[in-house]
Amino acid sequence: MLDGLERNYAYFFEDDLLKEIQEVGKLKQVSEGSIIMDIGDKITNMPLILNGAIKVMREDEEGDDLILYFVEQGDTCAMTITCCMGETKSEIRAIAETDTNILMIPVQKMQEWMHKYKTWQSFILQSYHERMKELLEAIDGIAFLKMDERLLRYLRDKAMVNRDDLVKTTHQEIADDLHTSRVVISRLLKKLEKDGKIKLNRNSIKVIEL
Amino acid sequence: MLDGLERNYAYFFEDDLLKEIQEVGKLKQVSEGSIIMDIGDKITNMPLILNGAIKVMREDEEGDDLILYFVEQGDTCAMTITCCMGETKSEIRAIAETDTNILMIPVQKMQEWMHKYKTWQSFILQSYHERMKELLEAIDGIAFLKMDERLLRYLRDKAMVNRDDLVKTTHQEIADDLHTSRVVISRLLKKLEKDGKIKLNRNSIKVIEL
DNA sequence: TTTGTTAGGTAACATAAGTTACTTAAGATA
DNA sequence: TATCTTAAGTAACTTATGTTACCTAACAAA
Repeated sequence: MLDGLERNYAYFFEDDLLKEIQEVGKLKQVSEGSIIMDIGDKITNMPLILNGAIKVMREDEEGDDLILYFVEQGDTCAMTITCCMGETKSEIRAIAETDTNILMIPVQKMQEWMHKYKTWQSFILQSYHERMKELLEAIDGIAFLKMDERLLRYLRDKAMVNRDDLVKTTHQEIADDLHTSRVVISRLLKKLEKDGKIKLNRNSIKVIEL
Repeated sequence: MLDGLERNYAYFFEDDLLKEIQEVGKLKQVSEGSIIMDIGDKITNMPLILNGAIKVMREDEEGDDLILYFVEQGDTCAMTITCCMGETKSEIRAIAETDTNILMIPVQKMQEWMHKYKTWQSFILQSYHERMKELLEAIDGIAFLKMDERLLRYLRDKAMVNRDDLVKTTHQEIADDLHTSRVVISRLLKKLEKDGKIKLNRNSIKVIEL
């Protein structure tokens, strides 16, 4: 059996379903930074993340981005679930945060299994709920926090999904993810460093007190 | 048959299901402004809106609110769907925007019907997707728009769900919904009036060019 | 070593939004 | 009618964030 499938999903799905997943699922290996799914893309497959992490983004009218949340192994992208409901266009952009292995499940199967396997149905509904909660948290962050707090939270999340307290990125990339400007980020990072929350280097940031 | 059930759901559900809904659903009549469900409340029923409209809110740490979206007749609250997944606490506050009739469906039935009726399953998944899209739109508004644009959008939405271009409210109430202060709202409303988008009165606002 | 490129620091200024404080106007009530 | 309460207008000021412009440091390539 596929390693990531065993490790992340075996406790959840029954054997028959796991076997089917393995039969129809196509392994997709994506490397860090590549776009897995873009806004407006037609959704034909549902991704199960075997290992790695994915960054989910929303876009404004000018084409500038805003990060919504990270998804990790064991998760799926709830946005794809509705492809069987008539809606087939993606509302979000998914970018590989790390090198990532994904199992692609054709949407027809997904629908078939909804009726056939109770555990699959639970998984789908639960995924939906998880994503919903992540969206609510994203809203909390954007609406209720100031930029310095959002920045620190972002760095901690990023350290978490990368399993590395040394976050490899540039100020510009952070600014793009948080939908602000590089100058603002540099300013706030300096302040966070002064407060002892982080340590700045060129091309990387060490997150203290994770 | 219940009037609102016939009008809003008959085209969607088969007769057997409609009959069951009518048998187990308990009619709840709520008046404008009353809290239908609060943050942290245990969810035991799933609401089908027969007529009227509901305002869905999120709360920050200080207890201040932020509107997420309005839901209208024919809709349900997707947040309640996951009650059968182990999560039973509400993440949001639902307030009656108008006098509203709701049909309350016990969560056990909800779950039973997921397996029994395909149309119910579709309805649930579709509702989830709709709510998800509304959350994304809420994020777009909060993250990408300036307060004056959010304000105008809010007034138009409110006029829409109330089916009345004369929005009956105070500046303070608007400020509370948009998570800002009364002074800011008064200032921006004056500007919108100068631009001919609205007409201000005491306790009401007329929305031009809906 | 020289030069070019990218990342990052920082000052100075602009703007949106939040805050404080006070005023006036419209209704409600005594 | 008098006065009380609530809604709304507005000025003056603060703060967070965004913008422009320019500088320096690190590293890469010639």
